[in-house]
Amino acid sequence: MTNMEAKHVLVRRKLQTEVTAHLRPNELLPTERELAARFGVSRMTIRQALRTLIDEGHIYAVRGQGTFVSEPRVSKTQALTSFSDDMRARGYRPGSRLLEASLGTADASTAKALGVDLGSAVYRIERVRLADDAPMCHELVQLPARLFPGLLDQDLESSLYQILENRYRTRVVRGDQTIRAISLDRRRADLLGVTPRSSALSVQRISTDDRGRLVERAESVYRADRYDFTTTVTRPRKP
Amino acid sequence: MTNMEAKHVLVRRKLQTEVTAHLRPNELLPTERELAARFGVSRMTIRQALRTLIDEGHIYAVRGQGTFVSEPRVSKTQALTSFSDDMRARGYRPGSRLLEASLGTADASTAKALGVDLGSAVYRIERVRLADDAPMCHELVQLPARLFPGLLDQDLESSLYQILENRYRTRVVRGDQTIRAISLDRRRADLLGVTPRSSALSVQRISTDDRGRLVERAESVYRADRYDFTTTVTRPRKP
DNA sequence: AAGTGGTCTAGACCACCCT
DNA sequence: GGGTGGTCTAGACCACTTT
Repeated sequence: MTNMEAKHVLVRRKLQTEVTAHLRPNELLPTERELAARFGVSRMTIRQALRTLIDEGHIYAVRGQGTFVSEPRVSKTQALTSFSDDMRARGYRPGSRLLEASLGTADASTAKALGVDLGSAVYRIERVRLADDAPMCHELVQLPARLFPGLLDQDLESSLYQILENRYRTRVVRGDQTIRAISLDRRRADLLGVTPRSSALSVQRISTDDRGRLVERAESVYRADRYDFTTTVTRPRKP
Repeated sequence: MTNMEAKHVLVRRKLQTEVTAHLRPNELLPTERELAARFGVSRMTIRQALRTLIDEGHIYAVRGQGTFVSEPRVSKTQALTSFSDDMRARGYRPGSRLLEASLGTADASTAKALGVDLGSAVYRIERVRLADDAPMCHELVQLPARLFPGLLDQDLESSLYQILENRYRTRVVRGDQTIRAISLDRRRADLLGVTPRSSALSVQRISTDDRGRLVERAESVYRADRYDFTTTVTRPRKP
């Protein structure tokens, strides 16, 4: 069998459901040694499960005292999601209106962002993204053509990340994002159905796959009245 | 001695400087077993050092192949930093103009955000933050008074996080943030030295310390023309 | 003094990739 | 088949907090 599940993953899931079901914020979890005995695994395996839960903010550990349940979080753990999944999580029905899908060449900033040569072939996909049939976001995505031959023949009204994963075996795992407040120009205001000079949230992203390749450059401009962005920042443990 | 440095921290730092000095993106690192031999530690210790570097995006590992240097990042690893540190990292000289520092009571939304009773005592600190002596951000911070007796007697023109750490032994380790684009009202526009209705980036944060206590609620409104926000989102490895 | 999480060891086997 | 990272074990000592 090709998909054997690791013990620490199993333990993590069991712990998470038990914790959320039976314990309240700031309540004490069993000790690591006790959990190891209960689950019949070594303490290091327990620690690996706890580490993930700590990184995700569900629990916290205090040296010399024990491990505790965190206060409920403002936001879910931040994750790189497609527009469609993001909208569904917010309770909207996602949609898409394709404005352009073409093969072009990389300008200077795109070439630099994607780590390709100036003038090399890049796909250019421009869409207006809808939530409950009303404009939410204007999006321009560019991808190196070399990595995804035949991309324009796919159904671009559906999720791009799904296509990359199923058709090209490319799994996007990280996005480095720059977020700005901007004032909408005439064209984008019209596309989004708001008045010109309205405020909007611009998210510029460069995405990396699980092999470290730069696979996507995207700029998404969201209507300020319909969208906010949540994130969690942490401080290094011992710098 | 009270501050013994862990081996994996030492190894991580050595690795990071070696990697950035001698290796280029997508170049192969030595194997874990080789590194263990070179540094005279066990493989698990090497893995702990590599894990941190992977989480921070400096390197990536591919099963069956090896560990590689990542493409240079758009942004530094996201960290919860004070305004002062943030500005210095961006090449500005930070400053602060105190508008108000008072003891008030928690309104409904503040009480809910900080997990305290409605009407309980909270400090309220309002400042205009400067970068190279020009306004960068308008900030309102509220903290539960119970946790920080005598806070208003401290020097509030300096870093709040420094005060919390040195005076109150409270280490802020996490911030849950909501980021919006807004249009500036008259008062804030005046304070920031821009025209009314300008776009701005609003960052609302709820901060948690290393004991899981909610210690701070802050709203920071940044001038759109001087500030952007960088963040990294990741996708779970095997969902 | 006792108990906790944090670190570390020296092995072992596995799933996966390459040749 | 040989090498890689991923997982796991059964111990051990440490730094720290509480009793």
